[in-house]
Amino acid sequence: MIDFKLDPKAGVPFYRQIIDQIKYGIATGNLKVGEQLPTVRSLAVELKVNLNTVSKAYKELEIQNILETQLGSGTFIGNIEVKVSPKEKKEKLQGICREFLTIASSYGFSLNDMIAELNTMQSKTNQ
Amino acid sequence: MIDFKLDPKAGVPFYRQIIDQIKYGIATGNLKVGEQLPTVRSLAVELKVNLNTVSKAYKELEIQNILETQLGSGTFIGNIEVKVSPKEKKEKLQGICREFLTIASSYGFSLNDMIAELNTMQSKTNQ
DNA sequence: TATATTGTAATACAACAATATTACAATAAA
DNA sequence: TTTATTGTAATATTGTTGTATTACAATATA
Repeated sequence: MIDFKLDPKAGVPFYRQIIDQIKYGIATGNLKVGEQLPTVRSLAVELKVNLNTVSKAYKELEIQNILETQLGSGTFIGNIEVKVSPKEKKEKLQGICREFLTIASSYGFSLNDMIAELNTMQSKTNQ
Repeated sequence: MIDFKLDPKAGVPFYRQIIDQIKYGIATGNLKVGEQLPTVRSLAVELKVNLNTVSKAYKELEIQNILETQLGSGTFIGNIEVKVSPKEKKEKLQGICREFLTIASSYGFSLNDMIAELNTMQSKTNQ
């Protein structure tokens, strides 16, 4: 299972963010074949969006055979290889980090500040 | 000056992409206070979008005091002052870092991935 | 001064995004 | 069997995004 998170500041439509996170979840192995996803209603509540928005994301992924839905039971990860190219991955990470830097910079923080803080966070997780 | 590029596949509105690139340019130092931006019409031609789209981006940045416009001459990078009390600084940086770690995690990226990318970004700014 | 350039405003239009609401059919569970 | 849960469908509504077009006022330039 993955922790869904919507970023309202990203400018990316919500249903697109949901689609991307599921795709990346499968590609990175955090979501496995046959695994059940949250129900459209529960995820809608969790993310505080309309159920149509979640439904739209699931539906589009079903068309791509990435998800399989069983009416009455739920939505599951399909048996298909989802490959996110290294280039795509890199661009996604870049996009997140650029937004990160832009915001941090607007508060007067530098790249060094950010790296230092993340290193601190990391050393604490290793305890 | 920046090399503006629009990615139609990104799902991010064009005017948002323009805004993001200007903000990022300022954050990295590629755009400096007082520097003139392309005219609304020239950038619209370059990016193959309507002049209203560029105008919307510039207008929004002017509202945020990031740009200054002079009718008849052009649009320029404004002199933005950051005000965050030193007291709140540490907490602010932590909050920003936590939020972006959560976002990165939702796409399967780790703390190490982020640190690596930020280090890459830093090495490029030193060139 | 006359002309071109600049940002801006206003209107109309089409497509998309997100919500709200209601309802239905298939499945699971009591 | 009855009830609840599941995904789905349909409709309406609001706001956003992007284009197209015309026009205007301030500034710069010839």
